[in-house]
Amino acid sequence: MTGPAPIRKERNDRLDVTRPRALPGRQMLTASVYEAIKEQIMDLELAPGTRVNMDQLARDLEVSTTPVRESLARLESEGLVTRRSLQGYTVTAQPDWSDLHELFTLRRLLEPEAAREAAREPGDDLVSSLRSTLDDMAEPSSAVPEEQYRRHRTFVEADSVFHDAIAAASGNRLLRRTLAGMHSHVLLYRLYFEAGVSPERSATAEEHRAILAAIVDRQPEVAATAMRDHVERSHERVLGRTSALRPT
Amino acid sequence: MTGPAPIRKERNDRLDVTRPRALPGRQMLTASVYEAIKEQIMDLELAPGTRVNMDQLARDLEVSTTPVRESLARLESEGLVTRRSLQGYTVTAQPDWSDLHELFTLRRLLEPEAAREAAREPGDDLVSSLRSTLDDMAEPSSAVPEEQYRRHRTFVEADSVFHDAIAAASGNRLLRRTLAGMHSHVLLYRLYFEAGVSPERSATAEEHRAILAAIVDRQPEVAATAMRDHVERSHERVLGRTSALRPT
DNA sequence: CGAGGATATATCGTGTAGGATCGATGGTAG
DNA sequence: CTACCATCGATCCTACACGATATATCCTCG
Repeated sequence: MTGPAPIRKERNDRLDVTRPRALPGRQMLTASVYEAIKEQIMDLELAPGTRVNMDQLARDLEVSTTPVRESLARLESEGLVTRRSLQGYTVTAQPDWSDLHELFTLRRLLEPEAAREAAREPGDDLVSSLRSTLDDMAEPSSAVPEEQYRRHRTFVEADSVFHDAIAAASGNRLLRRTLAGMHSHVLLYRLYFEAGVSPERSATAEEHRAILAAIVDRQPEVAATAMRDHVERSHERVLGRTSALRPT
Repeated sequence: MTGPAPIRKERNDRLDVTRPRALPGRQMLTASVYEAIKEQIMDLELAPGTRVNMDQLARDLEVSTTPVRESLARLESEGLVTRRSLQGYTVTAQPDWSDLHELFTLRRLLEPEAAREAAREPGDDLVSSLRSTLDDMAEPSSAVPEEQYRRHRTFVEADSVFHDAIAAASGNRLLRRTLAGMHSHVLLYRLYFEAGVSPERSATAEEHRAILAAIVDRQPEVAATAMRDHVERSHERVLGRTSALRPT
């Protein structure tokens, strides 16, 4: 990796122009820090189980501790880190069989509804965005081992975008927020990465295609069923690939 | 109200005894502040739409701004407050028709599953705890208007405990956390309170009784159906009582 | 008299410093 | 070798400071 990747933008970026005022409201620093920490957790720079040093993080990101505190507080409420009374934060441990079961149970309950609603009147932007994720997931011809990392990453990213796009298109903001808050792609990415295996790209892409087809055809029930199948098969695939877990 | 109710516990509560050490880890100040703010939001001391002044809150609770910041960050990720770039925090506005629809859609998807799992092998503690909430919801003979407030409050509290107990008994921690994170009782309490009406206690209690009966009988599917009915009827009741909302 | 702009205040965002407390490591005495 | 104690490190909490911004007030001009 190329160092901790500081966030800090240059200080004197404010010109003498009276009012540049391009963006409506400048984005909060806390938001950047939040994304950066989530990134580090996803990339296993902050491995599961390790303790998170707030000051260290603040130094690395070249910000003060305040936005780090706020980000960690939010990450804790989302379950990515755990806080113990006077022991600081620790990255949530790798999910075990039970955790995965819970995660996929919720996804199986929620995502078909998202697909159903999204298929009622899908916008062109949704369809094109879903199509582009399918392109991103396309299997490259061959890759040297060091490229595996990036390929795996883009695959997970595309998968995440696919599901989030459908959730967004459902029109149900709470549903989308809830699904996003589970951070399933973060958990699964870490899990796959630790297990050293890649997900079955072709099967996933095939199921995504089926969902997309149902959405394009505006068949809500078909889309819901396809999504349910997809989530269930994903669950099975994850269990099959990470058999370091006891079934109850 | 009786003033802002400071949180601060006495400072010199540590005795000379070598190791009192009763509680494993003393509870974090942030946790108390979080609960206090949530309480104020629920009680409409912080009304929907009002801006939240961090310094003011810190002064009222007699703590510094840091735990207030952390609590607000968490509350924001849970949707109870909203943060805008340089405008501070605002209490999330009263839910409109669309928000309620989203909320009950998710509850309809999730809570039947919780009831189903809870009914598989319910513990005695679950049953007794559910029974006690039914007692708390029992209709008092009569009440002076100023008592209405407290009765309404205990009713909502009992309802919340009932649903959370089932979610907890489902064994699915993520499911429980997700349901709790919606803060539906906070939203509904505020909504009822503003509308100046009370929920239909008897109907709610009756449906709760049906759910409890199914759980006691260990009939998961019956429990799930009863829960689904309950959520759907609750939705209808809320819509009927707060018709300041347009259906799309 | 009304509208537009400039000033002023309160508040937010962020950063830094320091005191207090808890856990841990290492040394010393028995 | 074991038990106790002291120092050290880390973290939590608090307090304060500075720059930036939004809202409100007031003034000027048409």
